[in-house]
Amino acid sequence: MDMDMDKAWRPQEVEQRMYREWEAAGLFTADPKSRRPKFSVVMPPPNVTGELHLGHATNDTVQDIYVRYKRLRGYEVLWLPGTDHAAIATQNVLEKRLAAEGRTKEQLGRAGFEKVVEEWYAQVGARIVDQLKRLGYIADWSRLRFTMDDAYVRAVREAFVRLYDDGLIYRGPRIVNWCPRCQSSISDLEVDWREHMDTLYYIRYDMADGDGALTVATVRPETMLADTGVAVNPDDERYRRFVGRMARLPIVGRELPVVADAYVKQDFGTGALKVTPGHDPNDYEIGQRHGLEILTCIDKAGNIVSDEWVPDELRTRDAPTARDRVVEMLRDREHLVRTEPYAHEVGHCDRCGEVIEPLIDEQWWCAMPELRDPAVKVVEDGRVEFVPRRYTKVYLDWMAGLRDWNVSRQLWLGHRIPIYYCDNAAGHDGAGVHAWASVDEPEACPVCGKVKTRQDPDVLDTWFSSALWPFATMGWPAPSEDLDAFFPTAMLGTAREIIFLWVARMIMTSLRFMGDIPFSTVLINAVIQDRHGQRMSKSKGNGVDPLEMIDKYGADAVRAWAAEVALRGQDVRFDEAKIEGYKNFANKIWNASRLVLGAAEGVVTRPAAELAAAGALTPFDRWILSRLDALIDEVTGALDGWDPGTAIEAIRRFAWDEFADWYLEAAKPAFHAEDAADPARVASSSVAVHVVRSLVVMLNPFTPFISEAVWQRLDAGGEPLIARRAESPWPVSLGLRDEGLETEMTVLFDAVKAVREAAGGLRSSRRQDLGMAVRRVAALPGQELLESDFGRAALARLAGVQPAESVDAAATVVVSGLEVRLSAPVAAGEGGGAGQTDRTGMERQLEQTKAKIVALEARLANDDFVAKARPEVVQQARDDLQTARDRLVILEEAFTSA
RNA sequence: GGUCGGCUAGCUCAGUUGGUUAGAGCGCUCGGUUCACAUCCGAGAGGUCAGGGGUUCAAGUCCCUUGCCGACCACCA
Repeated sequence: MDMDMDKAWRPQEVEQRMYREWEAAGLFTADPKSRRPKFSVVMPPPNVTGELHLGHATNDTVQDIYVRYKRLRGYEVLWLPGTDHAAIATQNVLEKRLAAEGRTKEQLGRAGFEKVVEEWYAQVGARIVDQLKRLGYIADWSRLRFTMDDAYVRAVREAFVRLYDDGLIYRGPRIVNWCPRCQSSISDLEVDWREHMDTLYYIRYDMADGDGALTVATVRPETMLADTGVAVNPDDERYRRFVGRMARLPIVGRELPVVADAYVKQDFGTGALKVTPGHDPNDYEIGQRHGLEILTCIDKAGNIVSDEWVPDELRTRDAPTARDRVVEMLRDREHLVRTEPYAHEVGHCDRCGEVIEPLIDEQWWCAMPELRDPAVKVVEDGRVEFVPRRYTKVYLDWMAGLRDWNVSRQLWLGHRIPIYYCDNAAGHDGAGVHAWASVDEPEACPVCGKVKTRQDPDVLDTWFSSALWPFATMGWPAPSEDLDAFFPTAMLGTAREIIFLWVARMIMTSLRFMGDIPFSTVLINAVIQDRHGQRMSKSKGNGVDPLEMIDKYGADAVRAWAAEVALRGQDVRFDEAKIEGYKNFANKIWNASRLVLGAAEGVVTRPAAELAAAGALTPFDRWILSRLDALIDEVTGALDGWDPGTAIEAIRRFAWDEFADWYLEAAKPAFHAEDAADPARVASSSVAVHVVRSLVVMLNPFTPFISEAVWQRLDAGGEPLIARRAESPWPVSLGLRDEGLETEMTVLFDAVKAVREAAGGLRSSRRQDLGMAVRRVAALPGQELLESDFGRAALARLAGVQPAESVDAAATVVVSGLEVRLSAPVAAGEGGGAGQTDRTGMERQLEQTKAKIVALEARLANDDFVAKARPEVVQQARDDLQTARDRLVILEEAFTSA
């Protein structure tokens, strides 16, 4: 064994070297030909817009934990990594960078911009991969994918063409969310709603026949230029006489029909609504219902354009705004009735923050019902499960209200839409134009044979390509070994804000193209917030770089923290102290291992089960093996139940509180036996090695570096734990669980603590002079061990006092029906003696015991309790009362005699 | 507006089907130079479980309600 172990575990010096060794040994590469059961995960591709933050780290760590766990349990594992081109987001980032240099993408031109993009992808993509490696992830880098890889681009085209040919993708004019800055449409999901304080304007529309007038309320008076109707509620008595007549639009003079539509709320504003189908989604729908004309008065730059009224090209948002001009004109003509302040939500582009202009535009749409229905069913049927469970409802509710998906974007960056037109006519899919979808670059028009063709200028929504991630990364649409072996995947770890943008769409496309679910479990990670409860984000500048934490505490510590918090189901405030705690824990493991390895040096260890069967073990040995069995069950159960937080906490508690603090302390005399063949040394070091071995295997998914470092020293073969493929190294319960023994040991430990406390006022050198005698005063369960010679000796040693047959009590403690007496110190004096500290301790014991008796007596005096509670609960209360009374008797006796 | 989540020790959080005296880590106080570890060891203080009401022999846990905080969804101009 390698005894060259520093006193402290220094992750910074070791982790990167270890990782490079694993990678060089090709340990992460999945084998589709393997006969082992398969476990596969696709890594959510991070956007290539910047570095990763702690949110990614927690999410990906959970995946690595499961990938490692399954691998240790004998599965052939594929964890497929990759990155996403993130069309609109990346284009925004790059445009901002260019702007900072005083340049624009237009100056560079398409080709020049593309070069900038490629450099960016190469540079940032590499940095992201480096971060992932620093975290110790055993992703299969040989299969690294990027959504702009040639093969992936082809898969995206294939998917589009199939949907188009099946009639699910169509082009048409509809009202869209237009971002005037990005110069692109965006989907409903990419609209970020923010509260604005605006003004609500009340405007009088006179009736065309001169008989009366309607007053409408609006926050966007400038859109009145494109009004094509006025709507009122059909049940509204006030306006009944106006319905079917014509109103006259102020300023412009156009006549507008007054229609009755249930959408209109009678109690909002005046109960009359100006209808602008060209610039408001709701008005658009009202217009559709009543056959209203659609007019446009705002162009794609956000400027007012109107046939009737053309102010000098004015952006609607800049001062003096078109809105102000319109209001001014209304006021001049005495059509402005009044104004009032008004708070409401306004849509912004979630990438650049610009206010969204709803307007009518030709776009590509993906019809949802046919894709949605099967995707609803697999979740309802439980074939796809969300963890935490409550997200099932979130998913289903959203799916129920799905509208067609706008999949086209007017960007420079992204997957070009694989639609081609022959040159017979201009325009899109209109009359006389041949349009078709094609995976390959077409040589000629399939209809008329014209050779000259051109491709649609639009690109696809980023999420259209991400939607194919689970299978397009494995080679789809071509058949592949990977698809056969690793699809569908087992689980998806992701963030809750992309359940709709991404998760739902993967389920839909997967069912459509693969005929199967993409994954069976969706793990929704907690959102990582800063100390003040603000979500970490790049724009807020409150993000924490995982590398900074790794540099300070090591990747193991960051990972263990992530495991603890990621799947709690609750958002977490970042608490650096927790990471530091796990760094200390890694050090604890390191040092416990040093002790155990030192003890086992030169010892021919034997299997723990064999020693147990041979009766060669002390109660301490049997106790820790019993606890280990319990731990294995707990950790395995927690991991299988998607609760890594419970698993890592259980390991930590066992390793620190039970194994290190009690077992190793108790085993030290055996460890220190000179003779390597000493039976006690052989037994205890065999048990300790067994425990350490089990621990580091269970720790491997969480803290792989410290785990492998210790494993190397346990296993001279030098093969990394994760490379163990012949048999599963995951520990199994030895069947040595003995809860009776655990109870007895608890009594012993309580006694040790009590004696330590009673002798607490003494310096340790004095404590060694104290004599200690144990006397039985009542028979209670669990005290047998403590009464035995072994128990007395163990108690004396762990408490640091001398065993004796009997002593004159200077201090007495009571534990489970046993009275433990401590003699007066040889020279009681300065600093107080045992008697002094004992009194306060005993007073506290007395108080607590009396309180407990009172409470239990009251409980048992309640007839309802005795009659209605479950019998075992009542019996328990009776037992407890008896115990407390026995204890009180002893305590009072000791107290008066002390 | 709708839906969902949260409110437990100074801080960050656990708390399974209701059942002894509600836990952990960090922080705090006191005490520790023994050969695994001061990144440590031992002991301790600290909570009317957001407020109110109800169900029950018994409520942090179940129900109602109020108040904050947060997330998501949403077509009220």
